[in-house]
Amino acid sequence: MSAVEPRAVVVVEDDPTHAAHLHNAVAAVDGLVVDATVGTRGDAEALIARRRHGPALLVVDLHLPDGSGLDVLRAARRAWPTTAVLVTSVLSDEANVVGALREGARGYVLKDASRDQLADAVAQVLRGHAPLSPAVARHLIRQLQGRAAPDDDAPRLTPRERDLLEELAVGRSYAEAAERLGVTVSTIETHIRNLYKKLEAHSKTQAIAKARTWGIL
Amino acid sequence: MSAVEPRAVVVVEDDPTHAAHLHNAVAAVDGLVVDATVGTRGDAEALIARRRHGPALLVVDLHLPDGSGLDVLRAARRAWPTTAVLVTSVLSDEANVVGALREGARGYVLKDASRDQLADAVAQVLRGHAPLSPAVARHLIRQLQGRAAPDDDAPRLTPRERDLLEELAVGRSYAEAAERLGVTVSTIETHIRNLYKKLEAHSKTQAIAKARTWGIL
DNA sequence: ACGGATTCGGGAAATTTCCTCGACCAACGA
DNA sequence: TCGTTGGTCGAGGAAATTTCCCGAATCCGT
Repeated sequence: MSAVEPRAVVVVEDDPTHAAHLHNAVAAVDGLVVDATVGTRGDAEALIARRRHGPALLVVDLHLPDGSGLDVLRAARRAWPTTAVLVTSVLSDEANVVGALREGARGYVLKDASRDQLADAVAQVLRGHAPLSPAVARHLIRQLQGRAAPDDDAPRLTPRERDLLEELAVGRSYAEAAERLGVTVSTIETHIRNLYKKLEAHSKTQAIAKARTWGIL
Repeated sequence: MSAVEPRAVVVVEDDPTHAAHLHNAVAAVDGLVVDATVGTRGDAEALIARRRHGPALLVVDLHLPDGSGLDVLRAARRAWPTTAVLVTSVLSDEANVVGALREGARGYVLKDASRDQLADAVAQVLRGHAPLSPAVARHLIRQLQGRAAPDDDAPRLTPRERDLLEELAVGRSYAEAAERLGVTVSTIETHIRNLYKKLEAHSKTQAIAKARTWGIL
């Protein structure tokens, strides 16, 4: 049984103890091999700039001697879009958690995790899941519950304007929207201009983007 | 050492096998005792209406013979504001996950969890944390990022194309995007045309709309 | 009678879309 | 090493669409 192509893992961790801990966890997962370990933000960014092809998995610590792992995460996400990223950190404050997940981290586990828990997290991430430590998930849920409100001071649109906005949001042209709404293109243009005034926009895409931030759509 | 006052747990689960599984998990946590188990939404709501004081923890299955556990969750949150709720389910679709957490569930674990994992989840919830199964957390993160599900068969975009798509998605014109990306409008047009081919789109808004359905963006 | 919503048009300018072409560089295979 | 491919960058010209002026009609509710 020749082994299947082993999948590469890059580790960014300055503390040797935790780095070893991570190595153990990765080794416990079948078909994975750590092919690089760096301990600083600078080294990590150099590595990312140098490597054309990203590893299957990047494990990154948020607290690095010369900066934040968030920067490493950001750079990695740009250079290696298909690489999964697992964040490990002692930190579990809301800013870091939400920041990391917004930047595209797929998992976030705290450093008090056991070797087995870490190995499980690694495996889950590669399976497309999202392992989060319970203390981390708390912030995420809070975030979710806090954001339900369509803004009160949002511009009030007429029903017809809303119809049109929905047509445009799914990518239709004036002509297509006109046909679907049963009016002429001239009418569409009039509505559009009123819409732009209300949304302070100057193009279809801008109107759609602003409508999203206002909670309309 | 006289035992501290044991804390009560109520279980809502129709499947006897899983109910027993949950009982085992609860029993494995110190100081907990299951003091009621019901198997239907109706019985659960009756129990909630009858009991003045809620238990420390409510464990509820989402799939019940006579309705959704979401309704039980909602009723429990109203009647027992201080009771922690842990959801267990075979379901991990976005609507149920986001719905449950929005309604105030503090944890959400899938039914394929082992006894130890369940026991850990129970303990975490009572400790104020939020245990989420990795497949569940994935939806939550997506929600945070405001994105749809990333499809596997989505067109593969280059990093630069991604950059451009993001610029356009927030409503910027070619000229604005060109300036922000440090290239000329001609270059933007080239990228756009490649983007359109990949996304099978013929306009900015259509490209953005399609990118959203494909989970890019 | 008035304002607001909806409908329609002309004309002109700005932007976007499409086409073809060429260049450089990094990665990859023979 | 050489040739190929793919990503990024750039241009000119033509066509289509969108954006912005203007004005004007109908309907509806207050």
